Amino acid sequence: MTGIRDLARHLDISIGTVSRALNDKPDVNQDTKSKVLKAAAELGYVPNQAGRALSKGRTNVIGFVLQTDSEGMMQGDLFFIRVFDGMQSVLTQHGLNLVALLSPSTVDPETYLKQIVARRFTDALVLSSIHRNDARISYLSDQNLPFATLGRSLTDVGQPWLDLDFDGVVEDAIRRLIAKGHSKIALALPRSDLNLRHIMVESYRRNLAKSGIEVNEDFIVETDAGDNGGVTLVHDLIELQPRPTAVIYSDHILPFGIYRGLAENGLTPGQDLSIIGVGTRLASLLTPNLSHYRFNLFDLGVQIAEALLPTMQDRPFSDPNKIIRESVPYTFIDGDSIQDMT
Amino acid sequence: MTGIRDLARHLDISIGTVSRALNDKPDVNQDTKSKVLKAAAELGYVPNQAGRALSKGRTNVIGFVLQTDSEGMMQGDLFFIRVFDGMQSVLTQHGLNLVALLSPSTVDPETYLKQIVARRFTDALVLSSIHRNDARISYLSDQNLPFATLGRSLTDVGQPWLDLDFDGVVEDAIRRLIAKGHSKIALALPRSDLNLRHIMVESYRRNLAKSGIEVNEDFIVETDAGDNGGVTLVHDLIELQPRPTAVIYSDHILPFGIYRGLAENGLTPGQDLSIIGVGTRLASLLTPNLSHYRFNLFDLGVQIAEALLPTMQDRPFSDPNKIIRESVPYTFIDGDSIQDMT
DNA sequence: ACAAGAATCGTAAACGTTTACGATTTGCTT
DNA sequence: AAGCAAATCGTAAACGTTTACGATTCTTGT
Repeated sequence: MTGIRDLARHLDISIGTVSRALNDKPDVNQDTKSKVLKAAAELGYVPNQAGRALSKGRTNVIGFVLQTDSEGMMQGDLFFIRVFDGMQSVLTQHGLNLVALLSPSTVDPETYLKQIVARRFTDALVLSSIHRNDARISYLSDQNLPFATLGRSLTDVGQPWLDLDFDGVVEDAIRRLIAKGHSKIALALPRSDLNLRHIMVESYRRNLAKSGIEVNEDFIVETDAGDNGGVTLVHDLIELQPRPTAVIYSDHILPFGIYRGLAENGLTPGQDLSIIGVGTRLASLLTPNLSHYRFNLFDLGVQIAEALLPTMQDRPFSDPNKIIRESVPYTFIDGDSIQDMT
Repeated sequence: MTGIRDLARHLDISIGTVSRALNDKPDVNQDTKSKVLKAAAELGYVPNQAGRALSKGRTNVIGFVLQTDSEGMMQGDLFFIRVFDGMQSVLTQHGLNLVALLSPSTVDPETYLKQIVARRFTDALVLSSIHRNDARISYLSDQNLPFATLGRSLTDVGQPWLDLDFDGVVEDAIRRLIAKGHSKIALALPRSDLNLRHIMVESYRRNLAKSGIEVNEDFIVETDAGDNGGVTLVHDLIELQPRPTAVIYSDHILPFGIYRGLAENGLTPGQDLSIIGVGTRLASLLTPNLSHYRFNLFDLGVQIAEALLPTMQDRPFSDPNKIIRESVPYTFIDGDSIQDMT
């Protein structure tokens, strides 16, 4: 409630000096500087957000734009908190505040984004759930609002972006499966236009070809977004001719459905179908143990924030469009859901 | 980028009239009103957030304060999105914007909250993860910042609050278990000072007593926050003398660990240990089917927002401190994780 | 045609902060 | 002691919007 004028009156100095003292400007006496800081702490003065934003033209607020799919679900619901925390850990050190934004399910995500931008509500944005042709990217570029994306797109404009190395995951998974004698390897991905999906499909094709295995288009299957997507997936897989002996997945919930679907058919994970993909902490609750890749999501948040910062200081992003997909560390957790075929 | 002065110049009328037209004030001609709206749409004018906030003294921003536990986990990580969406669906109709706030793990949640409040960043707050003695409540009350809480506390000050009826869930669960012949019923709750925990414990004691069953203190067990909390829980339970035949839980991840823990000991869910509690969509992926209560979280969001709104218009909350815990609907999903003992 | 009231609009102050500019004081050099 | 630069501070404008107030025009009843 106490404003800067209260503070100035209380100290019997001018408003301008108080402001300069608080912002640690050079042309103010050290004595008064500390006196002001002391009084500010005592009176519990905190600068008013709106006043400061209007004067400086910057809000010190960064928006983390979350996206839900058509069913109101979010792929990254369990990811989100960690990434947010990582981002915030670096942003707070620069006096910036992070907020999560979620477009209402009743409103088109694009118009929601435009509202945010036009109101100048944030100094910068971080976009998630990047689509293959993501119109938001060129839009933000036109509005010259600093932003970064968690994921790349065909419409990239040189903004800093960061991707989890799902490409590498597929490559490594295929290598592991082949080493265990698998050749009939399916790829199960949720139906969507996320660029991640395309990246994984391409990696799948490329790495199978590299190993001299012909791609069976039937082995690339779309899974339902629903919770028993895994169950129906299993039903689909076991009807294929020939029947795949392994499946690579990306949705961290899916394996639970797969396990269930296998059980319903009297099959056991690993033995009758090898399963490998990217998971979260939930994965360690499956029996038999699920083989999966786990990313350091806090680190993802840290890195995207650090990539975003320079673009906010009118310094261009140091290394524009640098491919940094390998930079987020992940570990492979070797479970029993992959079986040796030999 | 276009401001209200651009708009005024373009239409050759005064700034004041433009503002009044946009805000649909009565003392402006219908013709000019529509002319202004048209031009605003064409030029893509959206009022600047900071300017408006400074002038009106209100930001039109509502903050949803999320809390993580000591491990950086959030009990409601899967809940969050739905609740957020529900809140936003009603708030947008009143021109209000919802943002999610998460205190950095490096910063004390209380000081983080004080920053938010003192900066007048939001018009109102919704608090979650309410503790038994939650200091934030009296603090917000002192700052007379409108707020509501998802959960009640001993320190309530008459703010609107809403609780999921975990009390009723425990009551119903005990009734069902007793009807199936159970009498050695355990209660497994995560270690925390959330008020929810106390409510469930009290309900547990009360309803067991009502049924003439003596409370065995050993049956109230604390679970680890970690992911294999369920596994260790099982190890704890099967060593008890006498050994409980059923367990009531609240953490939606826990059953996965319980199932695994039972499997490790050659036991099967339902048959050797009946399991019932509150779950999310994940629950339907367990085999055998998990008996659980599922809440309508979107509705929870809608209701808390509707309760918050009147307090923001200087109208006091219509029915202060009204107990509305029964108002969020939930359904019981009957699975095979409860077995008949008779 | 005239006065009174209603309708409509322009003017300017206000919100809380930052910052360019100029004024005053201080300290140093000779 | 005079002069100059550096240090320190006060003044006032500016950010973009809202709104109280007053001024002007329009309508209406006589």
